[in-house]
Amino acid sequence: MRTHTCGQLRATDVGSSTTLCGWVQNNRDHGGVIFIDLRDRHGLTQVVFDKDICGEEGKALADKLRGEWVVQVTGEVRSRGEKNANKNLATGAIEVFAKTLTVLNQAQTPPFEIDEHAKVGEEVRLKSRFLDLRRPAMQKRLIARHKAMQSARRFFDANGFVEVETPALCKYTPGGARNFLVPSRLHQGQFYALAESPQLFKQLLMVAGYDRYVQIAKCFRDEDLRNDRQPEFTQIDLEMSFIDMEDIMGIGEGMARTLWKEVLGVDLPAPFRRMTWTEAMNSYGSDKPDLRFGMPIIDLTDWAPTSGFSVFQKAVEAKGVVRALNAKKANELLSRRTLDTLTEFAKGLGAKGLAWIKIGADPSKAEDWQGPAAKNITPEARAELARRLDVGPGDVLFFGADSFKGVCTVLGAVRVELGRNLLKLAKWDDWQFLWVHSAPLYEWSEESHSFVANHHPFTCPYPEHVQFLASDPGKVLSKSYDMVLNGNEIGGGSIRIHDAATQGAVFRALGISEEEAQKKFGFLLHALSFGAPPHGGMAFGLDRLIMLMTDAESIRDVIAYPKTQRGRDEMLDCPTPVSDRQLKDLHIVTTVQQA
RNA sequence: GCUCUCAUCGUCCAACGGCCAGGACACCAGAUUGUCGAUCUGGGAAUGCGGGUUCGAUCCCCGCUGAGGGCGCCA
Repeated sequence: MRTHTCGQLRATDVGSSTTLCGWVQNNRDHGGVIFIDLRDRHGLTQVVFDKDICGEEGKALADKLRGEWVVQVTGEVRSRGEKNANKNLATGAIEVFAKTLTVLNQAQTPPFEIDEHAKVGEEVRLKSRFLDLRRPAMQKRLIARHKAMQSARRFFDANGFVEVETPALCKYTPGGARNFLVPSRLHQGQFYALAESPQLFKQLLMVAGYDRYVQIAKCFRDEDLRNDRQPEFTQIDLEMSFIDMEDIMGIGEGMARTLWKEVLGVDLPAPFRRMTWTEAMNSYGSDKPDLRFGMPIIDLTDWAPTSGFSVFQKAVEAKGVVRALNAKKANELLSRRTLDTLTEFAKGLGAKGLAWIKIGADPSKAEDWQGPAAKNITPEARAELARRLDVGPGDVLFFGADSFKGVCTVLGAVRVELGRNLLKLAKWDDWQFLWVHSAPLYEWSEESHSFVANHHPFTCPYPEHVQFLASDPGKVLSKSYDMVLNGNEIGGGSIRIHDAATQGAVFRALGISEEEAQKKFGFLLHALSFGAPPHGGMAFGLDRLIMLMTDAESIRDVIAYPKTQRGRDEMLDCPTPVSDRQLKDLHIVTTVQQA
């Protein structure tokens, strides 16, 4: 139907005949001559209708064209000349003088403009996603996603990985993310679960001897949604045998470097920076620190009792911590009003308040220390504080006094809010990659008053920490690693346990009995007893990777058909109720009265 | 489960509790031979739903629905 795309013709094609197909982007009627911008995903080409060439009939038909009509145009490629060339268009050196015009399909006026410049709300875009996907910005992101997937597959193939598909329909496993359940028609009252990840299948592939496995896998989690979380998302999932942490981190880095090179044309430095989980939490209040700016968090717990400020003193007496960060030279940028907003922000995260001090021109003068915490601090404590926080003229200090976890949450979030939004210290394409490794194997759960697995119960502890499993589980660190980019966890994994003795000790520390372990994970334990090789792996969040690579505002902008925050598909308008007949076939009764 | 923000023409925004709810783009009609986010003239087009306060509500209050951000959750 066409000889060229709308992004293809150049000055060298002048004089030749061409047939183009596409959507009418724009219609400029000058009376004697009509210009049409014809669009497809490859670009725009200007088509000219002149009655001397297309005839009175052709011109009359061109006059009827409206936005988004689908047309086929045959004509002659002519040079626009120096004066009329459009330098903003790849095809701007030429234009097509139409001889014949065929309307392939008419179109209703779209609910929003298919235009790069138009600002359109997301709800409207999602309702007519097929129109939204016509826009160049969305096409650019989906094509980047395609390139990244191809690039990743080539990388893993070249490194000896085998891509194996694993089931989406699998077994409900307790713990971890909530599963979507799928009722079985053939087995009354029984359910499959949609896979929240291929974790167990890939470990079994290692037992089966597949060495190096990779899969671009759909995963399903019935949890609440976020800016970077969808109920259905894609992982680049991998697992390797006869390796240790270094090997996996090497492959992970290699993949990231390949993607950035092949999709963005960017050379990433090697090797990536590394820090332990403990360092990350202590210095940045987060297990996924954004390193595009500094502002480290400084511990002041030993200073607090001498500070003279009772809020700090009481926090320490309650076995909490006192920490602070210094926003250098931020005084002018942070108005009193902004600081009030930031205080509300901190309260929203569970803080009782947010103590801050604005430093004036001369940090040695008491009157140049202003803010809710300033006047309570003794002169001696102030001098010590100035030394520890490297206080200079125009700085603004922020304090957190609470439990370790509470202070990390609040100061970690305040630091990011300052760096990204208030002080604008972060550029989207300043790629600060980082490995955060060796997280604690267990985390104390206030809810259940017991230790729970931080990652999953097959994560391997450091051999030298195994001795603490029974006596002091909180001290045990794991062979785990997360790849972090600009404050986002883009991938993570661990070395797995492959011997029964360690696995038993880990289960005991979690309070899982032999019997319970058999019931929940029997099939994996069974498989591990048949000669499981030492193995480990990781998984990347493909959607998040693409979101960061394309500077998208949310994960929804890199998914062709995403769900809203409440898990609805605005275009299909689902989920929906089903008929009584369907429910009957599935042996299901709902407790909800349908309208 | 909790919390915050938002909801006005097709779209994006505006409107001290009071005047015909205003503008831009889009759309429709007309004009126009070199535009390209064309231009000019004219036109049609809206306060999410349900209560309340008030002489009077787009505006204030309550509830609902929907969208978005966050906490919890996401081993």
